[in-house]
Amino acid sequence: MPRFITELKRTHSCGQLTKDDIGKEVVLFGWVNNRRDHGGAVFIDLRDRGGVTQVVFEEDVRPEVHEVAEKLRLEYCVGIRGKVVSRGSNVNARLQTGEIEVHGTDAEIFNRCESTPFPIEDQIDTAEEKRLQYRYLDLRRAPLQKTLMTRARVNHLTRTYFTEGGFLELETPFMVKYTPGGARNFLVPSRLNPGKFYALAESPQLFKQLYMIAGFDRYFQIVRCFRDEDLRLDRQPEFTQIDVEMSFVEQNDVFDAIEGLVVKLWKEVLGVEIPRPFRRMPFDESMAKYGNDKPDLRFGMEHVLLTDLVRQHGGGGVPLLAEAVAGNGIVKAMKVPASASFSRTEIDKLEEYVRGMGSKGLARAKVGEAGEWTQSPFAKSITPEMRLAVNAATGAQPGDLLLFQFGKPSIVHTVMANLRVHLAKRMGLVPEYGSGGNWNFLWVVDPPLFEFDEEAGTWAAAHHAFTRPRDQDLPFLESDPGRVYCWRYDLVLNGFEIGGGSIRLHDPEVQARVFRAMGISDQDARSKFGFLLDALKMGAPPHGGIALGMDRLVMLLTGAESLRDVVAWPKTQKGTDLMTGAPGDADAKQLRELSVKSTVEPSK
RNA sequence: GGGGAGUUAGUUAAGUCGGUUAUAACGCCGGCCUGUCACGCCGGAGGCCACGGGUUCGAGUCCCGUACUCCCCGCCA
Repeated sequence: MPRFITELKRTHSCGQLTKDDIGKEVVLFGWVNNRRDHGGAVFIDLRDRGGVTQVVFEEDVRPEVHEVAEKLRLEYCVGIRGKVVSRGSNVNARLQTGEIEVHGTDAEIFNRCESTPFPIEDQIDTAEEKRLQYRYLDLRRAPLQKTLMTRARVNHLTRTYFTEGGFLELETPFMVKYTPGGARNFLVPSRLNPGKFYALAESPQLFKQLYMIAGFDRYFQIVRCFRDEDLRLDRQPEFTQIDVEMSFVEQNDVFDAIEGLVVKLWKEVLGVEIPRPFRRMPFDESMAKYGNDKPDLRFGMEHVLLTDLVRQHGGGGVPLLAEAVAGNGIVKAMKVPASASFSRTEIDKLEEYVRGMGSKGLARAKVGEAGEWTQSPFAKSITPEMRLAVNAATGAQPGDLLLFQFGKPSIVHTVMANLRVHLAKRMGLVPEYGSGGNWNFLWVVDPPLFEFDEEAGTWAAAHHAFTRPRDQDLPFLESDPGRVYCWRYDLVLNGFEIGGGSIRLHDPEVQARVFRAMGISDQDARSKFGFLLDALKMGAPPHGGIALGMDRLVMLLTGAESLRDVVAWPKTQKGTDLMTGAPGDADAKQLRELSVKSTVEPSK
């Protein structure tokens, strides 16, 4: 028999052959996806990343090859040679290559395979824990292969798009100096500098600005970022950004560049035309109607802010609402249409759900024929005027259900935002996962420059300290920081923040005022960001940029259920790698070299 | 740090009111089979019921704790 690999080179992939190839002699390499042994004939579905091809080995044609074929089992890695033959009318419509099959004339087993811990099939129910432990097997499955191939395509399209647009792909260091504020950094001890640490870059932010100051005009990078924060469905400790920075631009220029990329990706990957320009919504409107800055616009159920109404009605006969408003709290309501028909038990479950987010409860009211309220803690005491005003404000019709949250704004917004999405999924307005074919891109714009840090009692940068304030708000920097808005923007898709950026502060004088408003002394600013402050004084160009969450983009493009499904080697919610066992122990010698001492007793 | 869900053959699940030998499907092993493609037929192996305590005559089942996985809040400029 001829030797595969050295003498017989692969001629095709397993997803490639069509009836045009009938009569050709081919060599395929791959894995046994399925076998059907009929004694005198063995059918093998051979799989590689291109697809699946049926190979037949017949005893009375080549007995010695049939003998090899009989030994084949699932996931054996094999090479085969054979002739492409028409399947006539006996086509398999489920296979891309279903019109043909290969009659095997040679076969070699490269490697056998033990029983796999879970089936290598498209649809499996195996616990994710097991899949992560044997990730290399999970990645053999076609859905994950497709996802990673899409990811590779997004990488390629992005590079082409920006390169053709005159952007330079420039690199930035991962090991950087720790800068306070923002995400928690991973720290790397410096062996050569005992007691000192690098931080792993949470983003290339400062370096891409310095590229602008260095005169590179237009930069992009597909870059890994590191953040030591708790994980979520859409958050991994290391993730990839499509990072962009441009000189001599205003907000609209950045939007143009990014919309162009996004439209291209959706067109090339999904064949979907996304209309431009994308919708824009002020940050304040998003908070009021949706409770966060990443609204899912595929459905309605907007929040109604009742704070002023309650104030006008002097509490409207409801002491709890009066107290909330008096204590700087807010009151929000959401109308759930009668058609949703939630049972008492279901609403009680919703109450459990909101308590888990720090809410004290879930006040509700069922609206009757005459606008009266039942099943409501407010029903008895609320004044008729207030009740009618709430009905009018929310547009409540008989049979509708009103849900309320009141008190501390951050909790009210969070609870109502999550409740809105939760209910929409229960009501089938949006699928549990995936887009459902709706792509509601949105720019959330005009956020406040500062947010009040309730614990510290000071104003803190809502984004980073280098975002440019609106010119017309500059007079209020000192007198009323809360009403200073800025050139910051987030790109949102179906409830996910897929990008964010800003026009940067390039004026050293305004920069100094912003630091002062944040309670950061000149010395502090110098010690933390001295290099950037110096750079801004050296002819820094007006500039701005954005970073897109590449993993999230691919997750939404492919309809994946979590970020873990679009990251080849992801971490669990506790940040561990179930395959390698990372993070692991360091031995005493390593620690000594690094001048690091653990305060944790090693577990045995 | 807080709230919620889960953990039973290799995999996915069932397991009643606490009671004899813990079921099934798929996978695996052996045999038969030349047109299957969810191949079919016959036979077989496979279990520290996550871990540690407790209650009980008796625990997969009840109670407490721990670990791990997932979802959410906090956190993520």
